[in-house]
Amino acid sequence: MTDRTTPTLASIAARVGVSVNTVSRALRAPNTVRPELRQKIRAAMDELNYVPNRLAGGLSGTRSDVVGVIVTSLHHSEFASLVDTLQAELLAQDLQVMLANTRYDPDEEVRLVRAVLSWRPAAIAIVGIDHPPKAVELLKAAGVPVVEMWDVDGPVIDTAVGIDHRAIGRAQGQHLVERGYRRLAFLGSLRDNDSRAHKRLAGVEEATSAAGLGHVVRRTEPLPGNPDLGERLLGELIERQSDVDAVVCNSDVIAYGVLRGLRRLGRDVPGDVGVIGFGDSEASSCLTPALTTVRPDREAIGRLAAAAILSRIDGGGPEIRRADWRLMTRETTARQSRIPLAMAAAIPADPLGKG
Amino acid sequence: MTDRTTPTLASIAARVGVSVNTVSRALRAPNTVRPELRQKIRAAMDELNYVPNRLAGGLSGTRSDVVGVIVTSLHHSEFASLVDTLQAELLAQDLQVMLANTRYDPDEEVRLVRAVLSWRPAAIAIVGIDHPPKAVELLKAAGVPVVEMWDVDGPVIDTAVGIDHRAIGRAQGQHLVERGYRRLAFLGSLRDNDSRAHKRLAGVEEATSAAGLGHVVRRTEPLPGNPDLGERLLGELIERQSDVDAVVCNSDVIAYGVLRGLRRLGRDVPGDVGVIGFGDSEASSCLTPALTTVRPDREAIGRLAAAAILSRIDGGGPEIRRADWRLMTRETTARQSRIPLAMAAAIPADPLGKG
DNA sequence: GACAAAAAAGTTACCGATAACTCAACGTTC
DNA sequence: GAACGTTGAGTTATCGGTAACTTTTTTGTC
Repeated sequence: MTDRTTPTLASIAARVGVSVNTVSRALRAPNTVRPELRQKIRAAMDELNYVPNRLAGGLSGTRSDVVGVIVTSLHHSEFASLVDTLQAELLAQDLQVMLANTRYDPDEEVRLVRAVLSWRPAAIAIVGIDHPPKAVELLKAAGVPVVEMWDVDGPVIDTAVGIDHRAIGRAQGQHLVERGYRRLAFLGSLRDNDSRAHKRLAGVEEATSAAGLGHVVRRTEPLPGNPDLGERLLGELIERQSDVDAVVCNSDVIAYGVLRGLRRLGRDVPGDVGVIGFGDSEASSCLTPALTTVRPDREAIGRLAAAAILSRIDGGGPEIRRADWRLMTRETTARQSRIPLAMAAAIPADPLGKG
Repeated sequence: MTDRTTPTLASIAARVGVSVNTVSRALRAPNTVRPELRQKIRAAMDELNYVPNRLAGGLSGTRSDVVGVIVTSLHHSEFASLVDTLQAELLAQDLQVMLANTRYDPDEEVRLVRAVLSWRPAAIAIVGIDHPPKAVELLKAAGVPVVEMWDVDGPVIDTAVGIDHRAIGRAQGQHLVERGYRRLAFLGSLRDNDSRAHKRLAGVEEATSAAGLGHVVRRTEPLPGNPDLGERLLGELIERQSDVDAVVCNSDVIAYGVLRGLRRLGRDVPGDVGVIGFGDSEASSCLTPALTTVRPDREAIGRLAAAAILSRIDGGGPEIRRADWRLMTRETTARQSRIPLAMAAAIPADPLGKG
């Protein structure tokens, strides 16, 4: 636009009349440069709108100040706020976030792992612990600290920070059983490679079978979750299994659509049907009836992940940390129990997710 | 982890027994290398888990394949889905997204513009058209295509894609006036440097003054928007101005809290008070009563922004494009009009946002 | 004022890729 | 079979910094 040449350290050096290295030092090790000279260098940089070239810096220097963050989704999801927290924490340590979004596509994941590694990041944070084999191989071979987020149960590459999804599923199932619901269904967006959701589902089944109830009916699709999908899946479910009396939704947005659908069908919530979500999105407490759901401590996950990254960069060892979560009991499951509590008591409870 | 040295082109070359350059060519210009040799090179790369070093590549080569994306927020916001769309579109063209989040902090914005420029990106996409002077200076001096998103009305650096926020405000105000609401309030999270929100507010005032109504009462805070803030601001508003009969919320999540608050206060919506939001978040159609709001065509903004970036990288000229938006008339403003429509007709309407 | 120690600035060798240039081998064509 | 174009591969310079090493200047002490 303005000059055809972007200013470099050399331009600054020439302008001030010192060597390139002195200019570099004025940035890297300011106290090795005479204050008045440093002042002149700063002024020249400001005047020329100098922006250091990290490509060169990174290639030459040993350290990197980028952290690659790989998420499975950003749209309508937990991960936006996770990335937000993570970025704020890392930025405070002068680490830059490079974000990539796989959109739940395993091939894309391999491609993005490669792309992110090609920037020689100081560390990588990635959602989930189930990755395509090639992605794991690349991550291991790169010798970069890897922090897996959101899930911790299973084989981990290096370090993991997350919540116990199976325990959450158990809590969801147990809660419904305690409230007297008997015929449970699981509804929502579900991808094969979303092992977190599969674990929650397994937890729900664990709870129902512990209570001696039948199978959990499923109605899922590998599409992005939103209310319309929720309402459609509910319609399809009711059509073939009209005696369902409780719906476990894989996310709150799905639950919103389910509630809308039930209202249209004239079913009373929580009287006829109970509904429980996952995520505690902001609207959930504002619905009528307010949605019972599970709130993972998102901020804690972000903070713990950032702390783990910093610790690993700093030479700390691998670790596994669990964040808390909470069952937010609200109105959509507020039915009086009709079964003796003794039965429900058989189900293992784990309200704090300490697994 | 495994080897202490990350493989480089030289490692591959040594292993296959060719020169470094041949290996480079096998990647950059495959058809200048004998197929069988190419095969061997590929095999070696795969075996050693070679990942090219973009720091080196970018420094040496002339082109860059990163696009910097700077947003003001990710948490509870439009921008998560904008980034999502943008990334999907750019990835299809082999462009990598580097994300930065200013959290509405102008100093942070300058710092992040600098940080992003230091990666020598092929282009920069940034939310808004109001930036700190230093940020504008840096962007202009860098000679990089800059695409400003979300807002288009005002001085633009280079290229902009967005919606007409003032027209949206007018439509919100006009709609409330038409439905017979007379004492309007504006509520929500509002930062000084969120010029989009200020434009919408100005639009609302334009509509009310055209209808001969009094000033729009404001109750705002520079905090992240969420339902709790909405409910609190509503409480404070009612306390000192109990005759307000319509609330324009700066975002849907604020509106959720306002609706919850009105319910607790025993005010009927839309009978006693009308509520309108902005954003059309997913829950909005699932609330009871369902929230009237404005839906910007987010996907279009993402697509247009990506197209603009590609066009600019490709040598196309700067341009300004507007995306559509729609007033989603639902139940929270479903009051019968009590004023002659003639009055309301005086207000300029612009339902398609073509400005 | 001489000398050693400390501080400040300059020199030089890379980091890992790419592009321009050069060179060798191999078919063609007349 | 000599001249020539093609194709495939090697050489070399370079991108913009940084770090290690060296040299010069300043400072402090006796």
